[in-house]
Amino acid sequence: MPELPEVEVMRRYFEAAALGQKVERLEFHDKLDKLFKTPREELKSTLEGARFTHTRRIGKYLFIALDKGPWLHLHFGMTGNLLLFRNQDLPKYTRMVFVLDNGDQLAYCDLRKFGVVELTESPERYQAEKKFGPDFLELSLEAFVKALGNKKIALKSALLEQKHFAGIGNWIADEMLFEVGLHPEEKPFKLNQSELTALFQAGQKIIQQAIDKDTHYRDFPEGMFVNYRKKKALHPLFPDSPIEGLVVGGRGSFIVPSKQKLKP
DNA sequence: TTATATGTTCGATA
DNA sequence: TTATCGAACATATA
Repeated sequence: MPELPEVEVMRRYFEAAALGQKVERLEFHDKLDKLFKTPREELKSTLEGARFTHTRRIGKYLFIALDKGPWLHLHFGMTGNLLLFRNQDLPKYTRMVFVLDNGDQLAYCDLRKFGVVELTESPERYQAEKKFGPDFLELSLEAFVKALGNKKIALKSALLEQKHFAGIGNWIADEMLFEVGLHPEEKPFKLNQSELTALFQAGQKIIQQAIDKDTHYRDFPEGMFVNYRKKKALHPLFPDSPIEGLVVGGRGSFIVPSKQKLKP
């Protein structure tokens, strides 16, 4: 579930569930070490006894401050999420559990294990190391235009890079392109100022709407492309142009062909 | 059985 | 050096 809005909703979930709580114990439930970029022993010795004080999100990266020492960084890959539980069986695909001092348990679950759990000195330091840009919600139009400016790669691939601005993922990129009527393989350098502006504003709007609805797709405004794109259902506004699937930059992509055409 | 999945990183190539 | 492309990662489901 994790693009910018999903991670923002997860951040709020984390705050409601665990802020101010102390970690009594950290449990691991995965044989692979892949997820844990910081060794388990170090995670354990740092987190056990520490209290969660505040959180910060940049794009799809979630950072959690402790009352002492480094920050905890969580990334959710393709299939990660957080789930609070108490006196129940371990949620499916649980890889790690924070046992909190109020008796609750917070599970980090991730089916495909593309996620990340690690300690880092600070969000700023991490951002500099990994070289990703500012959060898309904090981006100016000018910076957006400059970032896409002269790129020759597919427009959709450019939107998915985290380097210049962070948080756009596959469904949001498709949604933005649908909304402004651009083809995912369009070349960024061919866009004019008004197209770039429209794209930027569409992104801001889509993300805000998704957050407002807690990323429950069914509650999204009527006509949102995400609710049609994969079913290859007809979009109600385009009954004569069936949704078409293609692969762009290695990612499954969906368009309404009559609305999203390549420029000549 | 084969294709696909809401992400990132790494190696090869230009 | 920088930009771009494709494969790889691990697992489930249609």
